[in-house]
Amino acid sequence: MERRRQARGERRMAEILDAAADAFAELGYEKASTNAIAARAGISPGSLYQFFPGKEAVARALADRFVADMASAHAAAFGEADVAAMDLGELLDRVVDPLVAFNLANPGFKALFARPDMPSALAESSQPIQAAMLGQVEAILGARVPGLAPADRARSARVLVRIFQAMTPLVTAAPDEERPAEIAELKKVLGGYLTSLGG
Amino acid sequence: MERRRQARGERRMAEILDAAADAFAELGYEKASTNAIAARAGISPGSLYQFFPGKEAVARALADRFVADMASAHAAAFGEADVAAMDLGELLDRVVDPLVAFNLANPGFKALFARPDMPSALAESSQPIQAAMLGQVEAILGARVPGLAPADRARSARVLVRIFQAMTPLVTAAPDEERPAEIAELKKVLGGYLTSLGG
DNA sequence: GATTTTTGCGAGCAATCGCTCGCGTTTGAA
DNA sequence: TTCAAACGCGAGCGATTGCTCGCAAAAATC
Repeated sequence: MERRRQARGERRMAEILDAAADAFAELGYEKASTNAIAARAGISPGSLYQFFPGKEAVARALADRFVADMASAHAAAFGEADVAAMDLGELLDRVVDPLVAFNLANPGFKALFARPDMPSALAESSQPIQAAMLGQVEAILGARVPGLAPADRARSARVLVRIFQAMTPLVTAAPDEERPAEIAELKKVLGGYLTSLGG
Repeated sequence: MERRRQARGERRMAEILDAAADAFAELGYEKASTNAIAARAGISPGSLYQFFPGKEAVARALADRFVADMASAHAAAFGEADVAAMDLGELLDRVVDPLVAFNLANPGFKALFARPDMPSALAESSQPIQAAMLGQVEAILGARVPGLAPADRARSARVLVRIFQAMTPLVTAAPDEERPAEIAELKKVLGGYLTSLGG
């Protein structure tokens, strides 16, 4: 059911996603109404539905855009580094710092990501993000703890992503002068767990 | 503005809290409407408002009841044990196992507790729970890592509670046969962090 | 220039939300 | 036995939700 888009329309879609990120960041997912998103984008509710069939589709498209942005940030941070041989502290820096920066630069991100108890609609919308994060973490885990059985590796990846999800609000909500300390704690938690896995 | 209650009324209030716990567990905090809570309690919406001025008050009362139940469970699990001298593994067992059991026995609990991004209304409602947990963890932390500055101790307590919040859904949602493995991971995370603190 | 498709609007729909209010019944103290 | 207070009901309030629909302007296609 693809539909022919004009350049103007593509621009509108990007504006809608920007507005949605704003609204999610400020109001949270549930309270960010489609009318509110449309108002922030400077368009009418009807126009929003020309581009997205509903709020969930907006969220999913926003999640896809976040994943794309994150993937390039991740690629830039790692380049061709050897994950297996890297010092644990350096590994954590390379993974955590860009992700924290990404969260600070995209306040709407955590509304789609940092929620242990997602409503089913939101869970489906944010699934691309979850899948992307889990994949990257599993790859790192496979390189650093080769002895780990696949089921255990999957479980440990879930744990690591969960920890990051949970602590992200703590980091982003902290005042600037305390943020480094919060980031240090996050790295302690992740590092402590990785160490106990043997990585 | 206290109001004289009959025994019948007190019973109703307990029934309403039971129904609210049910509704929170099944629908989540936001989608658990006062009408839905009243229906589950077998009463009319109007009757609910005879006992609670609103949804937030119901949540707060439920939180208070959870805190009371938890406190007695905690007391039973610790008795007069020496927290400072205890083996780390035993400490984790004594803290984690009863809390996990409590979460399994009270499915509504996590709706008021396991949410990193609480709406302000909910944050206020669940504040008693947060405060109680933080207090207990800070006490343990003070006994085991006496060298920790007060600000660092407070921060570490927040981190530990956060980790527990985040991983609780992973543990409770797991099928019975995988739950022990998830609990083990939770203990690894907490233990790894405590170790890196020097405790 | 004619036609089709895309873009745009905004009043307003049905459903749901938290909550109120009028009125009847039950209860317990006097 | 009396009577004020507590309990209970449920229709329905005003507001908000996600979303629709008829219709007009703009752009792409012919």
